[in-house]
Amino acid sequence: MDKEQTASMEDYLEAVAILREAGKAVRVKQISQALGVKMPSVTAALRKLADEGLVEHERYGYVELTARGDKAAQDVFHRHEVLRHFLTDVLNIDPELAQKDACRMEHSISSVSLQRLAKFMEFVEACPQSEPFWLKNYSYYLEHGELPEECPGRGLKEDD
Amino acid sequence: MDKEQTASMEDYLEAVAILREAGKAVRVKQISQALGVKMPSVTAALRKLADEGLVEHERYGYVELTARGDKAAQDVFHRHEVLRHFLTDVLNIDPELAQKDACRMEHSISSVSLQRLAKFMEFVEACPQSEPFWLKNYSYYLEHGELPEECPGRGLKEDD
DNA sequence: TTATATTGTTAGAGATGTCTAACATTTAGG
DNA sequence: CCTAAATGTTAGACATCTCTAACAATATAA
Repeated sequence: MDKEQTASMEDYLEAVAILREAGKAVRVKQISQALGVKMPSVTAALRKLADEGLVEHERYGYVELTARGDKAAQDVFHRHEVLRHFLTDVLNIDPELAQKDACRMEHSISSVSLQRLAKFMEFVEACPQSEPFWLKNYSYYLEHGELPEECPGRGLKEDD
Repeated sequence: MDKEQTASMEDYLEAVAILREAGKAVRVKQISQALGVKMPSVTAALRKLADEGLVEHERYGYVELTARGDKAAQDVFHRHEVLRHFLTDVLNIDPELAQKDACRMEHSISSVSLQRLAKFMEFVEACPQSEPFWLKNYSYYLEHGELPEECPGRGLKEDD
């Protein structure tokens, strides 16, 4: 039903949703600044998205998402957030880089894989941090290059 | 030193490397079939890559990677493999989908994040499967929607 | 209210990467 | 050898997305 969007169009939708949620009135200039493109690029993108019924944009006026546009934008944003959390909370990536990487990877992960990753993150958050938690073992491994004492059977390789 | 490649050009480099390693003599037709594009697209791509000194391609002849081209191709392939393993071994994604997703995500992950992910996978493989391993807990969580008995402190949320 | 600054749009060019159609080369059979 | 099939290339069109330059509308403020 909903046409697949290109990475660029997804970026525009996401930017509108984020600006919207930040309470600002969404204008071409802001989208332009948020995405680091010039205003004519924004105008062109908005016309395209409007043609597909995803945004509403009256000339020289404000930009709004339609119900369908908002749904698409939220979907992109969800992908972004799951990826970002994985990068920061599990892989210990610097928040700024995680932000950038999530921005690019959000366009290439399939919905199935994303759902699995979301489940994985749920699991990570659900398993309490206070306990001898595998994530701590991973941190140790990252830092020291070998598994900590507590990791059972470390170093052994049995193949039966 | 080495110019950043687009996703398309990375795909061509990777395809040449893979065909090469499969022992086949690399020709335009095969790259075309491997990537699902028509032959003129391959010709154009090869000319571009040849201009940058990444491949050698004599008219109507075989295609070869230069040392630099091979390095670039191996780098892409490494990203592909790390991602694919993460998707299959950790997230339990179907191999075919993992293959496709890795094919697209390999172009958007940064080298830093990839390195971290590789470390993470090393950790996963190093921690033995025979023990009460967190990955098993994750599988249980995936299947049943809640943590298994052995997962300490499951369900509790303490914030101090 | 009228000049000016800000914001937005249109028009047109350029980069990338794909395709089809037509032409060229190489390979394989008769 | 010479023709036919397979393979490869060139030329040119098209889609996407970006930009600059020029023009238009709106908002600000004297």
